[in-house]
Amino acid sequence: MNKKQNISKEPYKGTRDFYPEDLAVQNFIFDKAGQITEKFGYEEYNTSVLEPTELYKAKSGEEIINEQTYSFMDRGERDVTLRPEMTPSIARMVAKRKRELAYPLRWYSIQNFFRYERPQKGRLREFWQLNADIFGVEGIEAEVEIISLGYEIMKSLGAKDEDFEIKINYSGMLAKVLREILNEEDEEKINKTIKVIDRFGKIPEEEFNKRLDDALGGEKSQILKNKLDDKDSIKELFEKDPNLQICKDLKNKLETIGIQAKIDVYLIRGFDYYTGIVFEFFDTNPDNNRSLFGGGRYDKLLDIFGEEKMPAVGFGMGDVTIKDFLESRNLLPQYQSKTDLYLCTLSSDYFENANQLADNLRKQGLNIAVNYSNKKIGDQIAIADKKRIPFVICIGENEVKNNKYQLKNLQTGEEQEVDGQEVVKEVRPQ
RNA sequence: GUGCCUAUAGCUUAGUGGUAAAGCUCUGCCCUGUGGAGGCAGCGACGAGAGUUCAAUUCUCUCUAGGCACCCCA
Repeated sequence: MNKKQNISKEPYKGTRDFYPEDLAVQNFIFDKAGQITEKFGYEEYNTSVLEPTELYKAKSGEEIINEQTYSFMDRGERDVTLRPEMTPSIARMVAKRKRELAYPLRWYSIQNFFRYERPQKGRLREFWQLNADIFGVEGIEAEVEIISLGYEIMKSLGAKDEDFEIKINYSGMLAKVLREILNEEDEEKINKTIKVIDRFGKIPEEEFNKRLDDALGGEKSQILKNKLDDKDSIKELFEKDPNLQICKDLKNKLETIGIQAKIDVYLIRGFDYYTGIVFEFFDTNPDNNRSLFGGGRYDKLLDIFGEEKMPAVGFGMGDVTIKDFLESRNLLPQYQSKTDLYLCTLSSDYFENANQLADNLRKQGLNIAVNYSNKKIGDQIAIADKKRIPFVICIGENEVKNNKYQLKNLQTGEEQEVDGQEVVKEVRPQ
């Protein structure tokens, strides 16, 4: 038709628009999660979405590692990154006021993060995450608390025990065992091997073998394969590791408060700043057997600020995977407007009367929207229904004359006559 | 970054080598102070570019966008 170039209506790649019904879902998730977190005594904090890039470079100790960040130069030639995670930022905040904060310190935040990745199921470029961290507790109590916090959040969202499982591990055990089995000191090879082992069962066997050969070379890869088949002897190796006892201890302590956790010595978290227990919550749905969220202990992260080590345990729970989880379990509530009552007007002559009533009812605590459209009354009711507003009152000659209103419940279709003072208790019964 | 799949109206889909159908939505009308129903009418689309062809929405290629998997996953 015309050559006019239209700007795309799509949101930027990997980000989402939150229409009211979408935001309602988001709020449902994080209102629940935030309430539970506060029940555990966590205080909310925040930081800027912008951080100096060096914060993330320093953490890994390698310059090139963060290919997946939104980084750019600002107008003053500063290297800036949109935060891809919260942990370095909270570590910075804690490090800065280390001596004046009161420990154990329990902080949480619900914020958005950016990662420059190819979007796919469960992963977008912008996501929202609840982060909860406890600082200053060396003992296993911190892990118990953080994991039970995650557990209680899941329950508060309506998940049942059988909907998810909790896996725990102690960071570094597998590497130690591999070094022993393979008589291999090359850290890089060990790390590569661990990543391949992590794919076991998720990729075809042939591909698995190929990658293992790739990581280790044919000979050692064969040794490892034989070992992996010999469950008992490999188990023995893990049993020798004192850190396994810590896992068992944690598992037992969780059990006493009714939380089942599985020790999985093959569980790994992507990054290696974890110094102790790591854990992940998994969806048990066979069609969506993915990690929902996880965390662990990171006692040495304050190093990068030149501070001494500080015991810290935390986790991050993202909206994308949780929303998929709740959707697949049918746990998301039906959208309902926060507006309590819609005032329909028979004609523009009654706008003023409707506004007076609205003003009166708002002062009594109700959320009221008034129609100014001059549409037919039936259409106005249809609009209220479409917005999922639960009640309507039509304002016309009769109402103005008698000061009585027909309050209509759009869910039941029932109507009753009320006066202006009775509306509140009908719309929001105590 | 690599691979595979997809692209038709605001949404969900149908269909064809001769420019396209339906449902929902939307707009208007009928009706109209109990109406959110029904009836009628209407708006509105083949992602972009190139090639093959008399003719391309349809076949081919490129691009773009989206989905999924890999990589990675702090």
